[in-house]
Amino acid sequence: MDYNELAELIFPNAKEIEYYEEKYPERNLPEGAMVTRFAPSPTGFVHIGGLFGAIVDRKLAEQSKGVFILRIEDTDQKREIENGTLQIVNSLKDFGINPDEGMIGENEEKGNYGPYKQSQRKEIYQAYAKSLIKRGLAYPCFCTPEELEKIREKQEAAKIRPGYYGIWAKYRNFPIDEAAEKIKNGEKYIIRFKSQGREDRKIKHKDIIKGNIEFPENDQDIVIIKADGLPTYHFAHAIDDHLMRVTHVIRGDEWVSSIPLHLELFKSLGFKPPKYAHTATIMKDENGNKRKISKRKDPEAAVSYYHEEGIPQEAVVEYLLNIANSNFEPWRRANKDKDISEFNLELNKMSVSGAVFDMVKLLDVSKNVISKFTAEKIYNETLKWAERYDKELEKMLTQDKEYALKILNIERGSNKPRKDIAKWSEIKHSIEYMYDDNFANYEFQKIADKEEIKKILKSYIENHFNINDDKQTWFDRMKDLAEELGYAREVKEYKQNPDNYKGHVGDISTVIRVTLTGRCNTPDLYEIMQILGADRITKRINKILA
RNA sequence: GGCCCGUUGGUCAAGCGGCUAAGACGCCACCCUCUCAAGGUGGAAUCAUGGGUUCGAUUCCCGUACGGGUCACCA
Repeated sequence: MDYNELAELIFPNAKEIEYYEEKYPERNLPEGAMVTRFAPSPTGFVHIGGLFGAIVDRKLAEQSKGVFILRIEDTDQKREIENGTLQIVNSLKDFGINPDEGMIGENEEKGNYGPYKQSQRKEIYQAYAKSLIKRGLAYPCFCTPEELEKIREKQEAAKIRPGYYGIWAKYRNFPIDEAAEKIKNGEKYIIRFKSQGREDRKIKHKDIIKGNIEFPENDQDIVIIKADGLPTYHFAHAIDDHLMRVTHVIRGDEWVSSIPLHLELFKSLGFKPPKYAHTATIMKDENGNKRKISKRKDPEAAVSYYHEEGIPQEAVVEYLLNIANSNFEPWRRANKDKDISEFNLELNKMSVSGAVFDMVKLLDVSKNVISKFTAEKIYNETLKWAERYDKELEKMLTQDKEYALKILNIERGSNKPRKDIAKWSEIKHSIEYMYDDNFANYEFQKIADKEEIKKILKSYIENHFNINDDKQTWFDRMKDLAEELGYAREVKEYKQNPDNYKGHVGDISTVIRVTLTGRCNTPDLYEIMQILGADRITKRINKILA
């Protein structure tokens, strides 16, 4: 028996690889076009690091007029969750990321290089595995997990490099006839790659982000087809990225150590390897120590967290873009109204080492992002959020949309917009006093004397208030009131001669502010009063007077 | 432990042999101001460490320390 017959015995139905090479031809794209892909496993929510990578993939493809593919790596059926693909598709969509090719639903896909779910590409992997067997570059291995475990123990005891390689690779040079015999007898086996590498030789590789790296060649006979007939990541990566004609593989740097393996795989399969860009991991600061941000411990690791908190997706994207290329921030400052798509992302400007995720900074970015939104947009987004997470807020917003819009529009739309909202979950607190049902809490500050407060309010409502006053008049009359009661018209005057006055106009306005809003600090009081209207104002003042 | 990679203020970072070592977030102070947010001005705060190379090292080389990644029929 020879390699050919062995291959036929193992994969009798596999097609010739030429079939696939023809079926998935080179892409006809403009010079410099990048074909990128985001290839997550459907094992749960999308991780912030995954989103980070997807943003980079999406942008690079877009910028270069290339193709961005969403491929699902579901070769580990044990870890899979229900509707995992849909969840990924939707999460990405939430952040404005849509693939040009690949999965667009749990089972729907688009593009000519599919299927885009690895579990449906089984026959493709087997065809290539078969071709490798024929060429003596792959072989069946009959080791049981227990046996493998024993080998490893021996290696560890002897303090030598663990793994399935060289003399430890029990079935590497197993006679073909005996192997065939075992297979015919129904013995369980997997397919391993027959590495031609040598540990004492070095290979050099240039990573777009990490630069030049040198490591020993791979000499491990890794598993390429598992007992269930599905490929391992490494094998699938080589086949898929070749057949999908991916030009740039952008992935987390936990993969750098498999570069020697991957390069050897591409070589043995006769494929041209893609360019690699290994991105630094997003870290978390824990008591001064950096560690990889984790799904387990850190809620902010899941992109659903931002959704729940009501942090707009634009803010998250901008923050991540800033981590990717730190020149994004100056660009944004110089191009306040431009769309993100106009920013040119560069792989070689990405950081080599991992950045600590900075929530405070994200929130600052978010404040700026939201400050540029229209009241209408804020209304819609907040309502969408409230419908799901805050029924009370939803009620406030929907009982009178026009009223809500006016409130949300306070100090907005000018070239110096208000920047005090970082997430939708903060909206309730910032608008609730505008609603009678939610209006409460009085805490007068500097002027706390009840009689004095009444005096101020009484004179204000009787002599100095007219809802039709324009802003200047409104404020002048506030000053008149201050003067009338022995307070300075101007704060400066008061500061110069504090002994001549009981206080200043700011103290007066604070009494009115607290009376009308229950808060010491609010946005522009004139605008608030205009929106509240004369009725509410009178009612709220009378409530204190009573 | 082996193999890779990294280390500039609290955080994100610019820097690519010669600079008073940018900028942003945060912090502090002051200004503006009816309060707050914003804005303005200023401030504190950084090249892990020891050796080289060099007229000169944050920048180049080596060691040390620390941090990270990886060593699966998981991706």
